[in-house]
Amino acid sequence: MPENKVISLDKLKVACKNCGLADLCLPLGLENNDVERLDSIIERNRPLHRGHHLFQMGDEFKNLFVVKTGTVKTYTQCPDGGEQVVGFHLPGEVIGFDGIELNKHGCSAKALETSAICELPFNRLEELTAEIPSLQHQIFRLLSKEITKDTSLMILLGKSTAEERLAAFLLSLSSRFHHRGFSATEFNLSMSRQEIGSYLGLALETVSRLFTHFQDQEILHVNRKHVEIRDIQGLQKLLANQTTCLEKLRAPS
Amino acid sequence: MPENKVISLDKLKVACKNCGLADLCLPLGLENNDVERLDSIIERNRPLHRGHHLFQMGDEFKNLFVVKTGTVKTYTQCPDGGEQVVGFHLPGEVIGFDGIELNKHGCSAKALETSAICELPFNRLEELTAEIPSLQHQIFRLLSKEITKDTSLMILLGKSTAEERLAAFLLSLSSRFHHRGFSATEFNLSMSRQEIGSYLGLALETVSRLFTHFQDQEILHVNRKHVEIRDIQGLQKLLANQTTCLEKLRAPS
DNA sequence: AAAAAATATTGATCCAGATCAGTAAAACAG
DNA sequence: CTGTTTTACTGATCTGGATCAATATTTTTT
Repeated sequence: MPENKVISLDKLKVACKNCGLADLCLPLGLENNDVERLDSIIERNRPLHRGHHLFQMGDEFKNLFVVKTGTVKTYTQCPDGGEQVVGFHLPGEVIGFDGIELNKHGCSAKALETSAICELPFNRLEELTAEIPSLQHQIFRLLSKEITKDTSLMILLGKSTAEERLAAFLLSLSSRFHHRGFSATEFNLSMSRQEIGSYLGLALETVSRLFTHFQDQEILHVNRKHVEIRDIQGLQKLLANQTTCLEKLRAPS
Repeated sequence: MPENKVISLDKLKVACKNCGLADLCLPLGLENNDVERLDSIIERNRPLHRGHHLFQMGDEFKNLFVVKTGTVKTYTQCPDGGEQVVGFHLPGEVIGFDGIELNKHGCSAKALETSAICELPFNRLEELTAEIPSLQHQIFRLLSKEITKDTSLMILLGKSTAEERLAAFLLSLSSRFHHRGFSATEFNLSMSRQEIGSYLGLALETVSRLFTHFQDQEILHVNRKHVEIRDIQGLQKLLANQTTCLEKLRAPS
């Protein structure tokens, strides 16, 4: 049982609003009391600086992590030294689900820029989910979402062209930023061309060329890390043929 | 609450042994009483014949399904008519996790051969998991496993050659058959070259050629659907360079 | 058993994107 | 501010696997 940290509900709202857990608990109407209990097990850490690890592959799995601000990449190390990026995590996104099965983290997580992270002890979360059915359902949903997300990416990697992959990537970033209250059309990439390429299964040169190409077509304006989407429908049209259909089932959340 | 179907424990063992749920509940030591409760919500259906659907994309999500015998493929339909295979499901494997998030199935599931299926009403499962902590943990683990599996496939599709993909596919089938008490070195493919290609992001011609190629190298003996692995270490060596490291974290379960 | 349809094999050609290579522009260190 | 390192861009070339095409084999239908 969590000790009874006393926290006023007003403070709680400040603590969880615009935090990843808002997506997790608030939309499906937890009781105030339940929100407080959830909040009481969450730890908020000092900022994680660029290049520092949240965890490394093989570390014991103890916590889920939620990005509050900044960006975190997850990646695996290959025997030949190269690294393979498996995900980019923006504010509000949860990291670590892949550690539950074997009680070990299956990838490493590193900050791409100074980031603030919430820590969610999984064993205490499990105690809570057993007592709060709607929280249990939310966690199941989050895990399920992770699966559909991975499946979409699998399909993208399996049968799409380089152009389609980068378009899908940019649209994904756009909608995720937008969902968090940032601009959908103008943002900074916190990852390198190399990292984007690794994530999308492309050479970094191809990524670079595509940015130029999109710029020539007046779809984007790109300058290094800074991206402005000029013609979002143009980007969407690039995905029209082959898209995974999964997106179409998504309610406009 | 499930009605109290009376089932003797002996019968239960027959019912769940060698069933997918054995992987789900038995290994982590559910109480006999809990096994009985889990078993009481499971429905066993008439066989599903080749080509028939378990569910279609967009259908309301009500159940998880477990393959008892046979093979089921999951796939999405693309606007252009083509289908994209997202998974092959052997006996003991659970289907449908991707439906939890939006309460709709995100793909279609079709039998590749006559198959027997168990049906697991998800809302009743959620009631049970709230009451049986070790069952809750198992379900979390299963979902997490699905995520790591998808991640491995993502990496395979993103950065591996055709040869590596087919080798990984065959080794995956081999170990899954073996885990279920079948031969690890000799089995029948229930899916077509086309379907293998779709799953691995390759053209069917490439798959066909690779089978021939592996046969020339004395790694396999292939005749249409029938495969005999002659040199399993040779296959494994093909994956040595680039492998996802994820496998290495896996305890020999 | 013959005809039709689906599936698998094999060969020839082509191209998207990898790889190699060199330059330019930032970011960083002293 | 200057030299060094890292990251990004662009051009030239090469290649793995797609695509196109023809045939062979198996399965299904009648």
